Amino acid sequence: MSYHPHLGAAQPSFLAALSLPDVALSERYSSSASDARRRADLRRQPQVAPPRSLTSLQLEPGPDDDPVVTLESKNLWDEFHNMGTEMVITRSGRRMFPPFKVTVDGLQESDKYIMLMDIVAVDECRYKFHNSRWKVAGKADPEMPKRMYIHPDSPSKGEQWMSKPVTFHKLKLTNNISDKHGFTVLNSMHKYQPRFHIVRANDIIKLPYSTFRTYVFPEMEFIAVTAYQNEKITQLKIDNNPFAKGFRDTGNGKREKRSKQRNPSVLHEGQSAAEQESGDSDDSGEQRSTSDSICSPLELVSSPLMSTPSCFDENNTGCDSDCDRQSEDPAEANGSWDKYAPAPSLRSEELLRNRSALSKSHDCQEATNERTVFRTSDDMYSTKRDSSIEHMGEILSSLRCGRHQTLDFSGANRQHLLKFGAPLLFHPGQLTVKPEAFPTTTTGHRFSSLSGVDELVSGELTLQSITSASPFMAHLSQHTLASQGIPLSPYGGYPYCYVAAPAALPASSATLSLSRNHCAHGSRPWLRFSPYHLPSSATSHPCPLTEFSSGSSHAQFKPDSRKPGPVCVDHSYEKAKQRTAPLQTTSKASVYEVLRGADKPRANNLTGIHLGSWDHIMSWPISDGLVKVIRAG
Amino acid sequence: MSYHPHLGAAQPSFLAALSLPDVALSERYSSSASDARRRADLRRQPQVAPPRSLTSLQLEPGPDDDPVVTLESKNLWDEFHNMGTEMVITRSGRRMFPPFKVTVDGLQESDKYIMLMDIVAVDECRYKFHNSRWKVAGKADPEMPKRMYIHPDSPSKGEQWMSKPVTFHKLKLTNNISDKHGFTVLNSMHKYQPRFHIVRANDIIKLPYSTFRTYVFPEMEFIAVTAYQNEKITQLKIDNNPFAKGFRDTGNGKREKRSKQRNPSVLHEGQSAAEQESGDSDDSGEQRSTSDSICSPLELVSSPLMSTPSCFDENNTGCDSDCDRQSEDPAEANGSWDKYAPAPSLRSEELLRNRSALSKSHDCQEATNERTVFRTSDDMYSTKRDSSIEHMGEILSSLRCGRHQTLDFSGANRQHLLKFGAPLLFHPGQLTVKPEAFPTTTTGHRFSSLSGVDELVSGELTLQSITSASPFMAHLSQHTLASQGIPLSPYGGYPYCYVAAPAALPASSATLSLSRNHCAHGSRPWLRFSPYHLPSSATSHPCPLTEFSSGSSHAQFKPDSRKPGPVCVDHSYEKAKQRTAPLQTTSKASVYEVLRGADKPRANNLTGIHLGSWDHIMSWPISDGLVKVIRAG
DNA sequence: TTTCTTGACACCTATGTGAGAACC
DNA sequence: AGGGTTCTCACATAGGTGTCAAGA
Repeated sequence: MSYHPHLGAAQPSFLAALSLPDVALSERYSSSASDARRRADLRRQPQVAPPRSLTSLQLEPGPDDDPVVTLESKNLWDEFHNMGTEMVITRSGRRMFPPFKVTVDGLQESDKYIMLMDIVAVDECRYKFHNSRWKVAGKADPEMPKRMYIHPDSPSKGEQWMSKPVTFHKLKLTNNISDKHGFTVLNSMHKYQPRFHIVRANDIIKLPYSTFRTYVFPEMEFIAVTAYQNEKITQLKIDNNPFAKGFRDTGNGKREKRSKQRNPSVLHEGQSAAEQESGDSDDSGEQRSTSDSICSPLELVSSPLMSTPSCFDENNTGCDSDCDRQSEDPAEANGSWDKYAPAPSLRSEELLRNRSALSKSHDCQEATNERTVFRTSDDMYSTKRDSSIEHMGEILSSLRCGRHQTLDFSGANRQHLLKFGAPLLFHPGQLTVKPEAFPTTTTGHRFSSLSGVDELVSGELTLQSITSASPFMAHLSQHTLASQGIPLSPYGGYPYCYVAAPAALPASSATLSLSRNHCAHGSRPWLRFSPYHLPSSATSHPCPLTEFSSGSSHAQFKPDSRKPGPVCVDHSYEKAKQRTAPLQTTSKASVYEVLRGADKPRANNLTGIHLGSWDHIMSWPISDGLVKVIRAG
Repeated sequence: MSYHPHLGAAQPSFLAALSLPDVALSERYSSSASDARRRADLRRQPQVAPPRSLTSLQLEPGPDDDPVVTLESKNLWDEFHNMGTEMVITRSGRRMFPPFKVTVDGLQESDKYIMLMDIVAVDECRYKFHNSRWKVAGKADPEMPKRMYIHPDSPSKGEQWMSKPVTFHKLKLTNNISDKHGFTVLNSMHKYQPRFHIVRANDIIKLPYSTFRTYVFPEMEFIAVTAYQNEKITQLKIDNNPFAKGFRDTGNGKREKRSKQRNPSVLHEGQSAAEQESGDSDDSGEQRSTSDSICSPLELVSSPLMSTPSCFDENNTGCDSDCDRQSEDPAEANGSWDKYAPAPSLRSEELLRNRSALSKSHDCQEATNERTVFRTSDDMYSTKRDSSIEHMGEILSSLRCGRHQTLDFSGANRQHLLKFGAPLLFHPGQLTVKPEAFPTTTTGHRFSSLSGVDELVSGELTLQSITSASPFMAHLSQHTLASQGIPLSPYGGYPYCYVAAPAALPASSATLSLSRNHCAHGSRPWLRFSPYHLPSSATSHPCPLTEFSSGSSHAQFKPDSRKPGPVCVDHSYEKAKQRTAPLQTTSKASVYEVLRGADKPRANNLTGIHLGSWDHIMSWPISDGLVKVIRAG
């Protein structure tokens, strides 16, 4: 499958593209078969326009590009998806199969790009495989710190990315919380969605300044397992993974247990071979089962939709404690996700609309000015769940309608929402250190490694809208680096920090709370938006923050009033609330967005929030397609 | 073994270091045992001072560095060397064993470096293994185009290079002339010397502008074979190479043929494992059998010594046609190279001094102004050897004494000396294309692939001194790239060219002849010296050449007379002499060096000749330690 | 009990070895 | 006939698979 945004150079607005006919929605719930596919189709609509006429930033080199991303082996992915893809996670790390491989086109040949991927939770549910079906089995476990995996070839020129498939076979999945390889840590029996990001930048250090174009292929959704649950999935893996050839039914007595001869599908051989270099071209693009047809993936500036905490089992909507009361008809059960598509009910429809809200950001314009306030406290390492989180799904769906909510984030759920561990792993040479390019006076200091004793300081998030914050918290890592024994960063350690951040930037204001470990005094953090989807008259302001110190400081950044830029940032810092780790510092920044100009609805289409300092880089995309942005009065 | 140049920051001259006491020379030939080792010791003297007080170039970023290079597994290398190392070359490419692995220290941590290696012919001889000894078996076959292998991690920061051993296991040896992988093509039954180069540069595109620091470990000398000749070498490989474990005498009946139990030496296990990433750290530095003692390798700006065409068998000195008339005493023959060390005779001494001339560049200061003229003609693809080359060794040794010689290069020997194929293979992202940095108007055009039908146009080399030119002609390649199926260059093909160039720049003048294939019209080549060892008052002139076209053009570059720079370049082009390939173009440039200032002797210490254009980069180091530079009258 | 996790294991892919036969 | 080359082969390493029994 491939998606071409079809972004005309002077296309004034893409709200039209964002508008999905309501009939599509209603159609969703009227059918019983292949509902997951339909959901995917829904999400294949382009959501936000890529950057066009940037007036001030000059972050995008060269002329505009027009990326087209095509998933390789789409047929195989579909085959898995149709019966509910499972991915094994092991302590030592396991590859994905089918491998995450895409072809990219439409880039600027001479511009450099960074390719990334991450895997975000689809919902807040824990699943179980019962009676050949996947069913919700309760609320999600505390989420692991998410990592953004940078393709080892990054940055490379567009022509190089386009010359061969972009594969991520180096990314491994694990359930080992204390993994030191930089693998992606997932929770078993939870549902996940891989995402692909394209960033036009010639240096990884510039990632925070840059726009993320995110592509989501719904057929890549999977449930992480420690052992296969669905025997059909097992067979499909065996039939297609060359490394599992030893388990194929060759007639010589082996694997007699596996009875049903599955449709062999297109064998996936010759593509999972040993790729030894940073380049990831293994199968050299032959025998691609891609389809560049109408199956367009969802291009996002963010795919946080995937983590909207709504559970997709047919009878449980809110992941309440009675998650097990689903109908258990064992007849001809095959575990297909199509089979447990939600029945057309009002409540599930609401959740689904929430889930696919990025396709329908405009359908909640009746939102009020009521506010939702998330509160956090310091005891985030409690593993008990606060009951307030039980209503998460409800809250989030209600957000769409502008209901006023106040949440007290405590215990695991707070961690779930707020923790943001971020090993920054670079390949040697990938990071060009240019101190002069950053508003910092301290360079090259060392970070402690990622340890269990971390600090998250409470912060206040004043939001008009929010989803689960965790999937937006992506950390950058490159797995291969650690496995090579290469120092994990030019600084010799894992720089990381915690961020409590709104998933989306409201129209008027939001508060970002961040806690940084081991940030050197004198190191200035910075914060920036990527308002590429603001009206063309919009201005983006890189935010020079005041000196960051263990003491408190305050700075304001106001947009140039002569320009019609909509972004205003107010940063305030407060001293670290220290717990166990010394010298821990917390920075709290309030972020305001001030709308200007005529095209206010689209002005909310911020594409990302970027926050960083010399020490660390963070960037997470947002999409008001996912999150209903409600403008304050 | 390791070598530390011990370069004081203000050391005025290193000619003192170049001076070897004559007693060392005479001592050489008075002993019978371990002569090869002594030769190595001789060559371990530092030859040329690294760049110190550069006044004009600013090619070296940051403060001075002080590289120390240590060969890993020196004990193993010695063990092989003592019985005459053989390296198997196969059509599909074969690794070296022991692997080429060094540790580097003394770099500037924050500066970027490029690490390279190449393998140059040691002499002009073909060898045969007869009666358990290696003997000269005639003149060398036509030499293959040499390639400079860029370490895949290049460029990386000094701290990264120093953090782990630098290995070159991706380099493979082959005898396949039409190899498309970028492997190093060697001639079977010929003797070779690997070299290691450190270049301080943050981009491969800057290689031609940069200084090469070359390190030669004489114990790495080897003879290329298609099948092992010396059974002891075979056993040593089996005993130490983990991949050959299957042939070890495990007592269970296998390998009963191999009788003599060799001394097992230090097993080399755990280091030849599958390294899958660009990083080359496999054995993580444990169990290094290195010795940082007095065994210092030869640090060169060039190691062309290694290819001085003198044959080192005891009875044959000049590789004449009667090469087989050596004494064949089979008594206790073990194939050790020590055993065929030259007897202390005047003639062999002369050759040896020639061979180790870089250690004794000053010992020929009685040189006259007589000139040696090499002539070339167009029929370079003849495989017959011209008799004029028979006197090569004699000529070269006589050069040291200033004898006047005129050679007609024809047939294979001309090719041997002049051919210079150069695939430029870069890892993606390794090459940062900065067109504005180069005096070219044509960028990014395509090159044809390396084919057998190539053209070398005659040129005239007016030299006061010369050695075999071929080892100086190094081409840049990165083997892994091609094996990955990655486009071989950002331009999609093999850029290459042929160069007929003097190995060293004479004091007064020399003529560079080069032939370029597929150079676009309008692409301007450039030519440059690295006169780092000129007096500190010297000036280097990047040479803006005139527009290069298929027609003839002429340009002159004169040094700024106001500056005391010694370099003057006169470039003249002439139209290509086409043979089979169309659009072939020849550029012939005359290079003059004009001495200025007071410190004339050292002014000849040019470190390298760099020639390139937008299309291609070439760089080969020179050393007047190797080549006696005789100033014209 | 039930469900999930863990680790040893056989069996693959992919590649690096020298042996030895075939070939020239 | 003999020296050198080329190819296939068995046997290594390294690591990616699911299986299965045992454990939690």
